[in-house]
Amino acid sequence: MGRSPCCDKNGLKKGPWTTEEDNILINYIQMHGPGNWRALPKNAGLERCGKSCRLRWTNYLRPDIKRGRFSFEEEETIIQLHSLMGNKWSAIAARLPGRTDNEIKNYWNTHIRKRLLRNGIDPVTHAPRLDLLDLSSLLSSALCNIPSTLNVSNLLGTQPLLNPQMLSIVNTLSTLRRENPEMFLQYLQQINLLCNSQMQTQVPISQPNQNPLQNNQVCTTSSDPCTSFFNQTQVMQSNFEGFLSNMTNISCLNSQGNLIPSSMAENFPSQPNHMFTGLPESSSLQSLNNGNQNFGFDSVMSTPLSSPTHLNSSSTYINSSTEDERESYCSSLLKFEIPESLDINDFM
DNA sequence: AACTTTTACAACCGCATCATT
DNA sequence: AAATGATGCGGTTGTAAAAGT
Repeated sequence: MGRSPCCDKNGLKKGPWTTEEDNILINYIQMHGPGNWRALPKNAGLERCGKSCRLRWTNYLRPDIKRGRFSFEEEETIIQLHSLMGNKWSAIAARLPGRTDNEIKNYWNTHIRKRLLRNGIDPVTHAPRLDLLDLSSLLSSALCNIPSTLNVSNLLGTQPLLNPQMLSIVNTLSTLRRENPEMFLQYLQQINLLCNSQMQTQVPISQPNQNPLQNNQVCTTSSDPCTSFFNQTQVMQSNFEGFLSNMTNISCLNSQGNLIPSSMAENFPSQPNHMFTGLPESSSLQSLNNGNQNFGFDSVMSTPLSSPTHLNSSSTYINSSTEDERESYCSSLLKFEIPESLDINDFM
């Protein structure tokens, strides 16, 4: 079925509304109430499209609209609702009295979305972007004082950054270092031997600083450099699998396939993934760097402890807070699902 | 001070859905 | 049931103001 345009566009004014137009619209609606938008411009004497009038009223002129900065509570609500509903701005707006869907949408796109991205959070899924983590740093920090001959970057080589097995190994090594230093040293020796022997016999490794995200190139022929790189990747994959196999000899897998030391297996009951909240009291993410300059969590998550104070729902300082403070607080609101195998405490 | 770039947000557009005839 | 109208919604654009050079 064909649809006629909502209004005759010929001769109708567009663009920003003038104060005079606003007054005409307000006066008219005060007298007749909102609604019947198509007829409204003509009846009110406005050279505007009815749709434009409705938008101007609902998004700007309505007396119950709250203007000014979003409060911490509002921001928190938006983020939480968005994680549940997605871009259902009108539904989100319904939960925020005085705020319009348009305003929330704009605020999301210009503030919250960017902030989440800066903090390593995917604004669509609300999940931490672990692909931004530097696993090399993770492993280095876990090993801490490893022999200088063990090149962690080489070990990681071309592995995808978000490799659950590697995360498991990081956790395993961290746990071992804490629980069984003797065994930890034996591990290191094995790793070292394994790495040295395999690195000597295989093709050169990719540059440690190579951005793994750039590796996802499309290969179109079998003779291009990309293919060569891919072959190296396969070699590294076999190295890595061999490494994993060696590791597994003295480890076992938990119910979810995560690698844990056999001596500690009984301490890992089957349980759902931890819902990790970065609230100040519960996590102290800031201490991740304690005694460890390598670890790079700070680069992807701001520190909840740096927020001005714990949230006080009745506080009034909110509107005068800085963007940084909001950013800090914002990240503390987000819940991260951390793989069971990766114990954040191990990196503190 | 002048110019350029970035940011913030009001407004527009097209489509979907619901209501009415 | 089909056609049409009214309204709502979400993505996108335009532009003024602010920030940077």
